Amino acid sequence: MRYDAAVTTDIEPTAPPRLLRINEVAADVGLTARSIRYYEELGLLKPAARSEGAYRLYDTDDIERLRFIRGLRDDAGFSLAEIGRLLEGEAARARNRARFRESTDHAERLAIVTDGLARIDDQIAILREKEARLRAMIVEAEGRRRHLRGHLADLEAGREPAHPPAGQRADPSPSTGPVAASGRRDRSRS
Amino acid sequence: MRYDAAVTTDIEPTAPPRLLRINEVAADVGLTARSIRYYEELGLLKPAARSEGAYRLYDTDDIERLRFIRGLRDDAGFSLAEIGRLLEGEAARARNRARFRESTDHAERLAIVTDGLARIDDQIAILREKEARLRAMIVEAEGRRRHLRGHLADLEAGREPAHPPAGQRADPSPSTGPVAASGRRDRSRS
DNA sequence: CCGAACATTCACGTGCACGGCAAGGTTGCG
DNA sequence: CGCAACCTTGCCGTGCACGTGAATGTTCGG
Repeated sequence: MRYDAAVTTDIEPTAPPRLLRINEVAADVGLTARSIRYYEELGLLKPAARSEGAYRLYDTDDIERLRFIRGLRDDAGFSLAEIGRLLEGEAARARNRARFRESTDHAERLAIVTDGLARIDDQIAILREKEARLRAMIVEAEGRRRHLRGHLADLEAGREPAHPPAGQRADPSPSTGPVAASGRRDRSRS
Repeated sequence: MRYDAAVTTDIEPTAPPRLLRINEVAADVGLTARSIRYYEELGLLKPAARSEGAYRLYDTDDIERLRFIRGLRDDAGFSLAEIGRLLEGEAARARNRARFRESTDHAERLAIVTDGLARIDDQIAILREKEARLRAMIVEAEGRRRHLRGHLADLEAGREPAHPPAGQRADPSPSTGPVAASGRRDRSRS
């Protein structure tokens, strides 16, 4: 039941600016209409247009931005407030594009682009920072894995568990360590 | 007097197992006591001990785990539910450590360690997955930056802006400032 | 032109992740 | 022993990020 399929039979060199309604975008980017409206309420984006009857209409650029927002939320784990701050640059960039097109002053154009560049650099820096933190956690986890792997090797070689797993102390062994648990003290398992 | 020191050893080369109370750990790892209790309520951790008067007492291992939790929350952006799932492995690992110590069956020990290894591998995989997503976002942003940088070079060389910035036409649609409803109340923390 | 499907704006409800307070018990130092 | 400082378990409140109607308006194929 796609009624909107038949558009112009014309072959236009420029793609027609297909505007989508909220639920279409929602399905497209994997959000709910409610969320999208909420994001708008927070000032994270504004639909490219409104229909005559005030329906929100989104263009591909909006969809792009929504995907970005979703990524920041799901992949990067930012709060919407943080995303808002990150997107300030985005919004400014959009405005700058308009100003850019309207401007003919070379110096101003240059300034606008330079500014945009700086904003993007900021975004990238923030993302990189987050990535570094994540990376650190991964490295730590890998360390634990390595430790355990060594332990496993010891076991396979029939050696003693010289090191207790992880950082736990719980080692009331004498100082001049004779091996504690070599004997067979039955406790619960056999 | 604490009853925990049943040590009976004359000189201890290993540091005594200092157990900390909730606010000490809180300050230490950068959480609130409330949060820590909440995490316990969710089953994310259990204090190593309780004092005679039911005070929660944490050992270095607990602190380690709390740091991990905080990292997963802040750095990786996981929900506490997700963290809970990730830490299922952790909890099981802790139980396994006890079982391990009590076990003398070589095969069982080996199985326990192998299991723990698999669990950690899962954790690492999940973290790596998240990192990859983040990385993808960064790459995308870098692409945009590169694009803009090329643009800038064009401008500096006095060339024409052959390519319009980024993906799509942003319909100017100036004038009209219907203002809509942009609630800008930004309550942020952290 | 009509009706089903979709949209709009309130407005209240919900789950998560705590914050904060009350009423009382515990620790530990002097 | 006294007492301040710290802790305990409730329990209600709060901000965020939406979910879920309700009442109403808009699109569009038939």
